[in-house]
Amino acid sequence: MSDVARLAGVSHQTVSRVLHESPSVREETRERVLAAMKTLDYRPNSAARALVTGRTRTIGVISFDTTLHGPASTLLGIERAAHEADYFIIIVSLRSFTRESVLGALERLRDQGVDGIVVIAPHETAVAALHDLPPRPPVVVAEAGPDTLSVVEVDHFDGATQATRHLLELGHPTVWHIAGPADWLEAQRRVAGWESALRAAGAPVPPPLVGDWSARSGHELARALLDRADLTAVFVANDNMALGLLRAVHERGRSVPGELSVVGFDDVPEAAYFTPPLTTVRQDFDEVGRRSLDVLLREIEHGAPLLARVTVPAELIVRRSSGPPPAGKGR
Amino acid sequence: MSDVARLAGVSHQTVSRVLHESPSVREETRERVLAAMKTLDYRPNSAARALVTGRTRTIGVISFDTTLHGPASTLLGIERAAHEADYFIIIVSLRSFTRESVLGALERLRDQGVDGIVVIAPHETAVAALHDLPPRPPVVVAEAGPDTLSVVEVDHFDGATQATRHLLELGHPTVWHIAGPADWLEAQRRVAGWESALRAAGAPVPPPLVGDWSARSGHELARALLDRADLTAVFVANDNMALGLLRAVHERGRSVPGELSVVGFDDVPEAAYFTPPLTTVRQDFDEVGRRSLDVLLREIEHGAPLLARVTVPAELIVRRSSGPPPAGKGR
DNA sequence: CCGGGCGATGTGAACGCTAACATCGCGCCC
DNA sequence: GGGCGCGATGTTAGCGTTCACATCGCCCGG
Repeated sequence: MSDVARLAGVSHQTVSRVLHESPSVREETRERVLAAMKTLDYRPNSAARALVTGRTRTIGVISFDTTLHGPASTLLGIERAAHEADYFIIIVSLRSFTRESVLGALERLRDQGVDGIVVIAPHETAVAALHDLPPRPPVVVAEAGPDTLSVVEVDHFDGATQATRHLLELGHPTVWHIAGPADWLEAQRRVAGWESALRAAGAPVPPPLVGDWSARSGHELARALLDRADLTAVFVANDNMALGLLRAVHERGRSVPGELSVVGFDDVPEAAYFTPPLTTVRQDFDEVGRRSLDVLLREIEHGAPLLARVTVPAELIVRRSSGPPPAGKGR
Repeated sequence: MSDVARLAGVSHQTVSRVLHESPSVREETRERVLAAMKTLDYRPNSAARALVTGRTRTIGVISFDTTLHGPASTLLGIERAAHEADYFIIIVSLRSFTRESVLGALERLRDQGVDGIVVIAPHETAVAALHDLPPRPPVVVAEAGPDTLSVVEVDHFDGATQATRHLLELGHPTVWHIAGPADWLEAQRRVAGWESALRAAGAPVPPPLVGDWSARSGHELARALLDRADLTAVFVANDNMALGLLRAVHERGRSVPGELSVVGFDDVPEAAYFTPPLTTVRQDFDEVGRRSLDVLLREIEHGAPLLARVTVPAELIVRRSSGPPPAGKGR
């Protein structure tokens, strides 16, 4: 910077002013400085700036498996929004949901000096670890969190309700459910939404089966489920497990939706090409990411927790895996 | 830091020494300093450290769509390895593969002061933009790059050859190919491997169809392809397009592998649950990520480009979508 | 004609750390 | 017993910014 100043015949402060587009620099000097910067290929040193301002223009994102469609899409939404706001994203991925793991990630990010943190870890233990955090830096939670922090989440309850109601309206006497892991908050919400829709319709509530989100687990659970004679409709807590279920149904030589209706959750890009194309509930992960960053940026500016609660709607996408129950099995 | 020094009754330099585990600090003083740090909840300021050392312990990763299985897995591999080496990952995602976009990302990261960069952008234009970069910071390219930089990639050619040979050995007279976009390097390599296997076997080389990696495009291209009477085997350049193809085949009421054999590429976690379970070529993305970081770290330490070429093997995973051709159609 | 005010610029310090060198005892060897 | 070397610690400077304040013309109004 001092080199630039010397070359332009001004003080370092004036160079700084030009950098910040301060209005109180004469046009002529401004151009002289700009020219000097160019010929010297000057680049401001972000570390020096961070040192004095206390801001790094950096946001930390803590996420579990970024290979999963949901977190990956949310992350992308955050990144895009951050880019636009001229922030960088530092990503830390969790290997497990233990309290230590989550707190450790938070600590690391904090030590690195991020201006704010988004946590994508919709898990009981992880969320529990988020109570009583120090006020700085601000933390926003995407996809379910504690009520001590700002939370941006999809309306899982409503999504599950829509899915269940859709099946009920097609005439199914009831709807079975393959749920996500019990300690995942979104899995819990979906169970609750499903159950509520069932009760509202006066339909019996069968015991939910519990999977681990993988196609494999959907496949395995389906095998037990398919033995039941009264089974006509299943709401599966995500598309991957639904795929496993579809596979199992096919192996039994049963038809979807002729003999069994299936509805998933997520609307992964491939869902439309499953056999048959999957009726599912779309989550706008991208929007979750964008809104999360939005809230976080506002908290950074505001200097204090906003305790915002943003809910992103879920949307039922009807495709070909759901239809009326087989003759004689409706209600 | 000076607060800690004062409390411990030493100079700030001694505090720094304790921080760096310098051997020349008496055990007793070391403990005194450690205690002071603890009571003051002292945290070293990374910006200040970066300012004086010129190192940020930060690695930039430039990637295209981090929502895709490949890049996402590679990214995860990089992140894990970085974590282990005590580095942070800053991620920048590209919206397009234009030269400006790639160069802009590089520039941004450089200005931010990252110690090194990994580029995941196996695309002609993107790779072309990577020629003639400034030597600092070091850049490593994952999944195909120019020969002026270190490259870590899966052996696409060999993977495609294995897939094609597998089908040929089952007795198919030839193998059709649904390729990825022509300007993606990995798509090119797979075409080359497929063609080479065909020629080596003396089989005719049908014109490859070109998709865009999506299930949708696989579905569309399949419709044209399925009109051909002589079609018995298709090698599809990725699992998503293969899913679309499978869907199209099903819609025509044809059977896989009875009437048509299909082999994909990637081995996404769901491939085993497609209908039928997909024979495909597994890419170890995680390994690509790890090795990329490995090379990059070595370059950072070494201070100069290593021009390493790391090839990660591809592995054919035989499942149920491939079998012998229908009677009378073999060779 | 002079003081006030304002626009344009400069000066010095501070941010929190590390690197290089300086200092100070103390034991050891000849 | 005096110098040497070494282990333990302190001192000083500097990394590249920004911030707060100082300075300096110059125009304007009374």
